[in-house]
Amino acid sequence: MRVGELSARTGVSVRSLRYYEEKGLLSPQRTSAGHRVYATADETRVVKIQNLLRAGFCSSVIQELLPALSEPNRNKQTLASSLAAARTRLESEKQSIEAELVALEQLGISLGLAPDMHVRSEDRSHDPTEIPPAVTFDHRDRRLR
DNA sequence: ATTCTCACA
DNA sequence: TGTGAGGA
Repeated sequence: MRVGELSARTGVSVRSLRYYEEKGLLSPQRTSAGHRVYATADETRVVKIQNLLRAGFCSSVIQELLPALSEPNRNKQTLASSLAAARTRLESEKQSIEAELVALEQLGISLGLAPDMHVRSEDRSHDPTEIPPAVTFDHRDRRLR
């Protein structure tokens, strides 16, 4: 099958499928015209890639984990250590985030504001035309921009 | 109609 | 990762 079909069958964008190849996660064959040809096995492979991506693994680690994921019995040890490492990393990030929350609370208190009771901002019921400041959040480095 | 590569107000 | 250009 070609990229369009694989995309339809996995729900992953064509853009992402080509990106996965660029990162060495997929190695489809090519037609004489240069069009990518995927094996039916790539369908399950893409699902695995997505699961790993959602767990926060980078493409290089995923590349190492994919083969082990095929035979989870034989590589149970490798997978276990990888998951443990991922858990440690996430716990570390969690600590950083909590530190930021503390700093944020302190900042608010120093400014004479009551401790933020979290999630809100839907208080613009007064002026529907009022557009909220376009503050974005970068999930990569977790920084407000 | 699909896919390909390249590049980015 | 999206999007559009220019070509096959």
